[in-house]
Amino acid sequence: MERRVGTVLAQVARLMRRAFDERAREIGVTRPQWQVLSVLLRHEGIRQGGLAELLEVEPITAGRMIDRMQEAGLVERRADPADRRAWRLYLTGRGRKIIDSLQPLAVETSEAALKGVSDAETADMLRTLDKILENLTGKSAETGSPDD
Amino acid sequence: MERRVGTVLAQVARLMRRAFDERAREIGVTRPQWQVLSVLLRHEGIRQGGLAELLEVEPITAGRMIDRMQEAGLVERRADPADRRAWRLYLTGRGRKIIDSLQPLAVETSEAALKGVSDAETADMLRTLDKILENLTGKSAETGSPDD
DNA sequence: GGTCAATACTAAGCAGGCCTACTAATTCTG
DNA sequence: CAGAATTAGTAGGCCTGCTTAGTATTGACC
Repeated sequence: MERRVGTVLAQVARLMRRAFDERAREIGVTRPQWQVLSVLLRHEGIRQGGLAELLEVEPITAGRMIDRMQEAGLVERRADPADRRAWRLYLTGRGRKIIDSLQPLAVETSEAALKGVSDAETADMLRTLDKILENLTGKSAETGSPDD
Repeated sequence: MERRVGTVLAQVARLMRRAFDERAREIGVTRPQWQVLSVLLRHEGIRQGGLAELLEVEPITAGRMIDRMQEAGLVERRADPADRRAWRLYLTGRGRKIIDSLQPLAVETSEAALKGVSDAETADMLRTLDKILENLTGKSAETGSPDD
């Protein structure tokens, strides 16, 4: 019975990613890439390690993603003037434009997924998920932040 | 704001998978592989397409997974006597043994993730997730089934 | 100031998702 | 029965995630 949580969570997450990617395919951006763009929008000049931390992924994962997104002209790596090991990340004009066109798709995907689910239920679920997130990361989830 | 759902869901799902895999690493089985073993335990002789459908995954994904699991000696492909295009899937003795050792790890992972979350909250969340699942798949989730 | 640990990132290689395109077999239809 | 459409599975190729190594730089400490 305990298993249900992880299984269902994984399933729902995968299907939502699929639903989003389906809509965003012609734009040529995936869900995780859109996540990166969103973070960059609010944290331009962040380093790869910082990005990885915000996304809760390993640095190498973020690095590879940046490789592809740089190649696609969505983001830009600039040398950190103060630390020659590090890169600072910036959106390109193209990246900035694309992010705007993705927002409605995200809303659309969410709405389709949450059809028939009340705001209260959604809020309850998010509250529970945040608790789980805290358990898994050790950090406290910034539920109140209008930023994330 | 609508974005939060997909984002948080993806994050939690990934972190739970990571937590499980961490524990199961020495056994050499991943979370999705354990999922396959579980399905096979209850549906021995199923065909790859059926497995894919139960897992809500594309046939090619299931096929590749079976490739690796067959190589690892966890499952077995037998020709379908009635349809020469198809494979029937069976657990090996090794697969059957391993599934037993994974159960406690799954429970452990769930308990760690759900620390401080009440049964009622968990149940509410699952109910909401099932609704979302219905929206995403078109099917109705068999909430009552003790099987899945 | 020199060594040594920590930090930022990369390389290689694997698993699990996907899409598109293909083969082989089955089934439907005329 | 012949031919077409459907079905079962595979091949190639991409993205996202990971682990386990590595490199280069920085920083701390003697």
